[in-house]
Amino acid sequence: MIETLQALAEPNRFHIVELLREGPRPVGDMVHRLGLRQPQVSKHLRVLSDAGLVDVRVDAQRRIYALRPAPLKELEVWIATYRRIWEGNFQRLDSVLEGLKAKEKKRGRTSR
Amino acid sequence: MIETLQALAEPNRFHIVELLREGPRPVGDMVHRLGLRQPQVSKHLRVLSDAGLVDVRVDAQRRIYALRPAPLKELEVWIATYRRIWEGNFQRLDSVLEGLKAKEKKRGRTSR
DNA sequence: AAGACATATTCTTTAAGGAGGATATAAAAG
DNA sequence: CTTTTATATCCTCCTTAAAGAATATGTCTT
Repeated sequence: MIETLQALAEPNRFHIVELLREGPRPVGDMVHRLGLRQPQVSKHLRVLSDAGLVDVRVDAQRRIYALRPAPLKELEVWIATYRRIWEGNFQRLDSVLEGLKAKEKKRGRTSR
Repeated sequence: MIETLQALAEPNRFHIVELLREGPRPVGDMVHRLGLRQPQVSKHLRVLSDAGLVDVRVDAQRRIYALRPAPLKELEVWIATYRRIWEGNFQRLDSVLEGLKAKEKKRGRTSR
């Protein structure tokens, strides 16, 4: 999960993922589209690959990279667990705060 | 979007967000739970705040931090656009590859 | 076999960001 | 007004990671 986020957090890698959304692509193609140099692209692809975000298929001299859905799926599931936060108004804030500091006696006003 | 990912990609910040899922909390509370020191927590909260992931509310000397749904929502929407990738099998790979290199004449076998 | 092409890897340099520690600010309590 | 509590900010150090350049590997073409 963290690894997925770290991989996506780099702008160039994010861009690569966006490119791959259209379909699998060889490295050279991405080099042209991204305006990066080949070694950089290969390196970023390595990170994405280690994070399980992409898959390689060898086609003669070239390597065809494709997106792997699993990590993105996992990320989506994680975010979905937050949905209750913006759907149910869970703002039972006061009870939480009261519980935190048991030593505080009264002091009725919340603000100052 | 990138900023959201960068903010979440740091393990401690990710942890903070997880904590805040249970509800708003003052800094000191997180300091205890995370086992980090107060300046670090404040610094991470700063990053999260700049990314729009959290919101502050002043209560006397303490600051109550709460999650802000917007960025997570946005992230979820982004990921959702990828769903067609793992739902529809978009693997019209061959057409893509053929289109890429127009100079390649024939060479019928795909693999090697 | 020789040369061209596609990609990966290694090494070095450099910049970003996190940790530690000290300190500043502001409000509350006595 | 002095002290304590809560939090933010500043500065330095150190680690991580990205960029650049050169080179290695492997495959195709002729």
